[in-house]
Amino acid sequence: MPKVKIPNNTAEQALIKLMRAGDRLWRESDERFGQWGLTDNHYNVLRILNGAGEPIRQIEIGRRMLSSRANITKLIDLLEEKKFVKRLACGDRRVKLIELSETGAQFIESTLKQILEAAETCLKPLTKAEQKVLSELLDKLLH
Amino acid sequence: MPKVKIPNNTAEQALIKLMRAGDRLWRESDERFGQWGLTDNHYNVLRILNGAGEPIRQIEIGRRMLSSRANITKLIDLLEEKKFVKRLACGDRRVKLIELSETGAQFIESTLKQILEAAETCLKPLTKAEQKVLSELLDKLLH
DNA sequence: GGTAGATTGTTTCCCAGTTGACAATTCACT
DNA sequence: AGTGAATTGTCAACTGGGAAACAATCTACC
Repeated sequence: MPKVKIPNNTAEQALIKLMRAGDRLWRESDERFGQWGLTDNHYNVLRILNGAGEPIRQIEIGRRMLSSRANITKLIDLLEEKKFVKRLACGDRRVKLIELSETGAQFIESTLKQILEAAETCLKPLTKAEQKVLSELLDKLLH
Repeated sequence: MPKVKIPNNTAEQALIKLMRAGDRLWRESDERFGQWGLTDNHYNVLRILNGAGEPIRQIEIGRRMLSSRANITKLIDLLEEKKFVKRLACGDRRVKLIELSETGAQFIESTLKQILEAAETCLKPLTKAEQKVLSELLDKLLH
């Protein structure tokens, strides 16, 4: 079988591992959120809203999670159905502001402990110091 | 709007950044491979075959890239259509061994420079030393 | 004011990937 | 030998997400 000689390349190896790690973490995360009938991305929306502290427009949510307008519509549809979120009218009538509901906040609160523990478990192979280093490197990477 | 107080958590923050970085890199990579009508995952198959140096079974490819049997079938279908790859019979008649063709090897060879440069560009915000550190941390994480 | 162009959310259609069922085959155990 | 369980690849149906077209609205500029 033909075989191409591939030179060792630090950048590409780091890249592959990064993609592989990301892939695995997304899968695990989605599987975890499945128990509530949600996706990791649904939860992301909730956390973004909670972080914002005030209603924000859909397109802004999309910007913060690198997701298309169309997809945000769908994510919000489900979250609204679950009463985690409300669509509010707004001065600009093209825009709908998304508000975290009391139910949504309760969901975040009641699941937070489990979510954080899962994160700890995922990163358990690294010490706290190593996690910090990783965080900083990724900050640089995401500029 | 209700708001839940979220304690700072090193592990969760590293986790989020890791997933975000991975997500972005997959998108960029898929976009890059689009120019050849491929997905990043199609290319992964080629590289796995090239790395193996001998024909391997589909399920083994799936294991190495964390992908389902069904998906491998589809990936191979396209690669076979492009003549990058051949399905070989095998002693065990359930199994089909996948062989990298001459055309496939040529494809890897002719695109290699561009692929490696793209990797360099992606990781440009980090120095070589930092890339190594990142690599090692990810190794630990993926145990 | 009126009109051309930009923005926002939605809808429709498409694509990559998963799950589960299936057929063919092989293995284990009697 | 023969039967039940496991393995491998494939197919059909489903899911999450993206791109493009669309309608409603707003903004800029005349």
